[in-house]
Amino acid sequence: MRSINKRLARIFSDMGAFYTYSGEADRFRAIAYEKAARIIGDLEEDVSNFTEKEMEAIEGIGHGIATKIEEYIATGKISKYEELKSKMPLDLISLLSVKGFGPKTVKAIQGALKIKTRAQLVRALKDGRIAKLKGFGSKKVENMLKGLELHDAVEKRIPLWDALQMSERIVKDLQKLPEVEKIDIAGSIRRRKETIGDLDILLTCRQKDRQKVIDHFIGVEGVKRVLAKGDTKASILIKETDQPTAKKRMIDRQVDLRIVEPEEWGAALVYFTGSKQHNVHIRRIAQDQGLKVNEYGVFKEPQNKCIASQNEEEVYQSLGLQWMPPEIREDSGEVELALKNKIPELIKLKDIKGDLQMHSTWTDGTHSIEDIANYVEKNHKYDYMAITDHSQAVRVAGGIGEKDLLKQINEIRNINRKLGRQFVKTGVEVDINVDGSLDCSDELLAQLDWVVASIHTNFNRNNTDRLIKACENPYVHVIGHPTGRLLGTRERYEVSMEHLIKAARATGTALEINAQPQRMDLDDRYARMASERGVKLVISTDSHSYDQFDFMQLGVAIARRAWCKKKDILNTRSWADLMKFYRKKRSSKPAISTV
DNA sequence: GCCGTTTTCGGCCCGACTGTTTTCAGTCG
Repeated sequence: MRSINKRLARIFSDMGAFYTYSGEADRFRAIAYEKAARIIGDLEEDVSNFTEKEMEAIEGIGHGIATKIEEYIATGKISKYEELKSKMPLDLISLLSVKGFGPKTVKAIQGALKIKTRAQLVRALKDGRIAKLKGFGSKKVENMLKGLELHDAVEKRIPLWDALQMSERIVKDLQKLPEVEKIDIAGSIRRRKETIGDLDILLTCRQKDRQKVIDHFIGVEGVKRVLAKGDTKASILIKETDQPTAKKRMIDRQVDLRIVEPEEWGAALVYFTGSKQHNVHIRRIAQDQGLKVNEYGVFKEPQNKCIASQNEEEVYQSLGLQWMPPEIREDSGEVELALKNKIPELIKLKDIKGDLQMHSTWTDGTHSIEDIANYVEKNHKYDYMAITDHSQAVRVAGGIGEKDLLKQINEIRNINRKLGRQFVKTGVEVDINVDGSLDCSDELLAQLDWVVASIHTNFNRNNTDRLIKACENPYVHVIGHPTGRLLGTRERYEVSMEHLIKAARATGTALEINAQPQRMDLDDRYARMASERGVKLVISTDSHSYDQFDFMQLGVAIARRAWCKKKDILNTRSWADLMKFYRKKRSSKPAISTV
């Protein structure tokens, strides 16, 4: 289990906050702890499998932190952390994540008024004591109170799909202005992170038109508050009502707009796409070469001559780097490969040849199989699609029994006859029972073109054995949404990804990247882990209605963030090649593995 | 705290906006 990594990441992140709070002298110590927290949190393997030496070999982990990890593994505690914690006003430190509350501010208040808790602080803000302090004033106090008020609403991250819809709406609105030249969505949306905090929009216009564009921006539909407004930059808080994934939950979002000159576009796009760690890394590389990178370009010291800025390729090239797709700009190895010109060619949406999980009116889908087939044929250039309605155990979704499935096979044959090609594949999303057996007989599964096996019940147990047993069934092509998580709603169930990946590889079973916005399951990290270990993946939309077929772009985005190439994804292959892959599985009768 | 093809000490990315200042500190991304 990776939970020890999570616990350690949490501790180091807290230690980072402690040191941030404690002041300028510890600033870089704080950064080091925050960096370590991120590294350990992202680590695929359990830290307890590492020796101290191996840990120190990881960039960003040195002797000090490795020793603390060892101490935690041995004793379940880190004495330095306990010591710091006992001395810190914890309640106040939690305020550092609130807008307007930095370490200096909190410390100044705490020092001057001997305040220990958040509640005392709020009182002091309201009764005017803080406004009287040196360096404070009524505006600052007002902003701090606003920060507190908005903190809960804005803190939650929203699913990528919702963020895409929101930002596209704003971009379209801004595009109505003839003054706007280039415009693009940057930030974590451009990197296609699975959840999004703020929305970042970048545009170019002529200098004289900036004010007009900014004025238009702060007046777009749904603006609740203007957080900042300058010559080249503005931030608004927007209230979004139409968030399908969030089920109409109203969530305020901060939207940042930045305006640059047309010739600065490439540098600005790099800068505002990030990630922060990626930017820091490329700036270090620039420094080593006597160069400086900012949002305006790459500059050669000492004359400060701009040597690149127009487009991203040029900016990266001027630093000796190959261009990198936004999805992998997370400082997780991409910069090192770009230096060697070895960035892989990632999978693209147009590589996808078919969709292999969807539901019809036979169970919980909205449309008949024939309608879906016609829709998909018309709107997506696929060579095949598989109908995978639920098996009978999934009662909430109206799962169907074997008799109905046989009838469905006949219906699909008739539809294909009408279409004049074998476009629609027969299939099922068969439920994996608690004991790992399947909710359909092998005899029936053998007659189907495509079998997805998924868990929909009894989440509250370790499901590793259950999923491995499903992999061992010779008729199972792919494990559907392998971790079962629902973003913001349901935690993933317990499963050892390492063991599942091993079993998937040994049995020739694929794992699914389920592209439903609230699933995105496998996520990018596990997808990368699986494909690096030779497991093939399938990207499916799990569509229940027409519009959901567009989710394929989300699945492809995860695969790209997972560094997947076309060859790693099975449904980039022709149907014949896909079947070749599985003939091996059915003929080899894989040995039963043990956990 | 981490790190090192000049360094085991002395660096550690860079600029916009706000509010409180009379020239800049704090916060943010």
